[in-house]
Amino acid sequence: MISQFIIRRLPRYYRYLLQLEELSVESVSSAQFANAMGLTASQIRQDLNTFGAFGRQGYGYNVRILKSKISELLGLAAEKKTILIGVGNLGRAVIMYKDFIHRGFLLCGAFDVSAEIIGSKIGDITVQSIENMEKYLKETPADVAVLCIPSVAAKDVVSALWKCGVTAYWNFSHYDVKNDYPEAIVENVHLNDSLSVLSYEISRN
Amino acid sequence: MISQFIIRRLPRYYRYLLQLEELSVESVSSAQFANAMGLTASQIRQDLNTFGAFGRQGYGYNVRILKSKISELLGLAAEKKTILIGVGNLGRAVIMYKDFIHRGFLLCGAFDVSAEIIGSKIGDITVQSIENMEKYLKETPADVAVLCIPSVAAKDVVSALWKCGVTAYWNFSHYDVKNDYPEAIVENVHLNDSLSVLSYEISRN
DNA sequence: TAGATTGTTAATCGATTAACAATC
DNA sequence: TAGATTGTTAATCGATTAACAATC
Repeated sequence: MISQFIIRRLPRYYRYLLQLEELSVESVSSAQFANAMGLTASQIRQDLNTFGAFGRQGYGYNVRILKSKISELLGLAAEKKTILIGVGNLGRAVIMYKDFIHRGFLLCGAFDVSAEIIGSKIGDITVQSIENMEKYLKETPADVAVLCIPSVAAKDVVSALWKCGVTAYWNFSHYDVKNDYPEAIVENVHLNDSLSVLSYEISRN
Repeated sequence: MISQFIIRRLPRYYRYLLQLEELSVESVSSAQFANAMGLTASQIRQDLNTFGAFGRQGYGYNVRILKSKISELLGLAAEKKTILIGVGNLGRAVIMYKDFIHRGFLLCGAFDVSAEIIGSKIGDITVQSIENMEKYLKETPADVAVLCIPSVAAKDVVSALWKCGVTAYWNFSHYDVKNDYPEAIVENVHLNDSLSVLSYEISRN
């Protein structure tokens, strides 16, 4: 079992390698890498060696190869069929979020309860009634659901999604999916908590 | 210097206490608390004791008191004058984000480069031209800037903001503010990285 | 007073850093 | 071959957990 600390550093490594590739840099040493990330060279080497020996002594790491290794580790190339629930301001923002597809998430549908929103088009996506959701998923199964709904609504929505075989969640609500479905794959984005930490740092000055 | 690990747990503690308060729960033991958070009672007690002895033997922690202590620690009551740069889909979502104010962030202005957006009203906020920004900040200083702009634009924008005395940033871009301004207070929200971690967890199955 | 539960010290565990032999 | 830099083992540091005396 690989430590969460390592996993959470990989996306940053990946982004750095994307940058280097754009600058046509061929190789990078753990020292350079560490410097850019604000970490130690030791840590970079330890982190990478958790997954294999991707470097070469006296040369460093080949940018293109390392990038593709990390991409593979993160499973970014795999297509993940995704639906979104809750087309409020945040939901709309996520639908329009371009980098989505660069991480392999293919947005197939969006659902809402509000009659005013149902039927409207956001980018390529036409918003459907949430009442269609179960029927829709029976015909076109999805891997991931993005939850852009209030916590109170989330419990019932996830219950329906879970029954339809949706096991992974990108959760912007405060509903604790793992608590009710310990098997679920959940990545929480708690903007509130992030703001609170910022508030703490500000008040400390 | 208090560990980042502890700080990042406090907002969750705070949310839990809000919930308990709504349910009119008077007190909570570290065991109950730990159970709800998926942590150990030891850790709850250690975390809280970093800041003071808020509990009482044989009773536990008073919900109302502990909540207000944590709120104070996080500086949530302090008013933080905030502006937002970049009124795209994400920027709009953040402007409409209601919990903002519950963490003490008072949104005073929003700025964009696009002529189509300038002058339009999002909620209570009228979008201004980014060319007005420096003049605006001279008249009405701000503490915090929310960066909802592409990384390429961020460097120049932050340079201008920093000159105007804005030292804290809620950063949705991939521009590394700390690298250029080590003194800056920065909280990054990297949605990309969050998605990548989700992708990893999915592909691991 | 007895029971419950904290505050706090000590023990453990795991993450990070240092060191260096291996090797390109 | 000499220099650079990895892969990997050992040492350190800090976070978490366990234990228990203090006390409400």
